[in-house]
Amino acid sequence: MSTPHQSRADRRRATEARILDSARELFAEKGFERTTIRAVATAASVDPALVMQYFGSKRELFSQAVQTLPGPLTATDADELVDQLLASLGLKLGGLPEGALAMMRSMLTDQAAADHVRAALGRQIDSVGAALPAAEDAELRAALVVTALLGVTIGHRLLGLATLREVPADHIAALLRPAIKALTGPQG
Amino acid sequence: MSTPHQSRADRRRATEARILDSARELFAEKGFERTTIRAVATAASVDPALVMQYFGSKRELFSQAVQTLPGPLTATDADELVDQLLASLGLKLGGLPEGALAMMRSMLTDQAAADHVRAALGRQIDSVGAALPAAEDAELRAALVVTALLGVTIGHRLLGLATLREVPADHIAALLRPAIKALTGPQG
DNA sequence: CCATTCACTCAACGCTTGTTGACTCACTCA
DNA sequence: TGAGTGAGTCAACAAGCGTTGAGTGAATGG
Repeated sequence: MSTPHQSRADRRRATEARILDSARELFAEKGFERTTIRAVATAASVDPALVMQYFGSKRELFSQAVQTLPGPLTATDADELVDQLLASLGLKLGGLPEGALAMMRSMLTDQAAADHVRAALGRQIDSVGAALPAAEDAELRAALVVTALLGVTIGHRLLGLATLREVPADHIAALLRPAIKALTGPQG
Repeated sequence: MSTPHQSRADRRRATEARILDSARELFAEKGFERTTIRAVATAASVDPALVMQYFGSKRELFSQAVQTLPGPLTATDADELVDQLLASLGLKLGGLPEGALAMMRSMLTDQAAADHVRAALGRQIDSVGAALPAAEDAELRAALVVTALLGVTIGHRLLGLATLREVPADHIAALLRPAIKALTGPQG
């Protein structure tokens, strides 16, 4: 009753997308290990074997369903930097995509996810450090800024702390801004 | 050749402690789900069935091996507060006990661990919020401080970011202090 | 219209897991 | 010394997992 005439290729693409959506949602909610292919298949109204046929393995399904964390930044001055940072960790403007949450959810218990997140954070630390005034501790300060924001995002989106969930993201960003500036160095 | 004469009760206590140590270590390294009773038993040079006999279930073993995160704080002024916070999340003076790391490792993928961490963080947020000057956003500011430090600890101890691992904890604490003060409010 | 392709299902495999009950044997103690 | 307790082992179960190969039936294309 919904789609009156669909070609075979269209149906194929649609089911594949349905599987990916279900996978992303379950991976974000339960993490890699606790998400079963059978559960993904059920959520997508499909046989488990089809998931294997399309994606080859659970690992490959994870890779395709999940997105990496935001990459390096392009800001050059401190104010712009803070904005980009807050946005990239989902503390402004709508939050992180579900695929990034799925990756983060698994980062403490899955080797591959940990490597991925470590690399992404490393790139972000490097670009923040490069944008900082040439202090001695530029890279360390950058790492503290990035991990501190990571912690706020975890508390907010993955742990669902009540205190943070009730507050609009812009308000959180506004409170964080002076703290980040204090972290990036006395000079500004 | 090591312990020449040990009573039955002594041996029993020793094996139980050996099992708990192995469990704590493995839970901290791999998390609840990926740690198997068989692996704990092997690491403790013991049969898996003995672990069950002593602790009843994997969940109960986890509860007994793991320690909760540090509880509420007792500081009344801002300077003391910052010190206690940094210490309680392992950023000063030797770091968190392994049992707390085990709990944190599982907090994103295990319901019970998540509940435990949420509760501990909530208590900590409350006590920080109470110690803050009576600003409107006291509780929110407290939550941001606590989760930011949580993030630094995760990056440092659970993800093992190189930039943070190479630096002494006191140095990290020194850099974080002004940022925390900026977060807790303009008035200090 | 018929042979072919291909999305999709079914049933089963091999493995690992938590968990259990029966067993062995060294130590305790009367 | 000899009965009994209790620490520790062994072998197995049932359930759940990722994964596989054979099968089905409708859309396709000549």
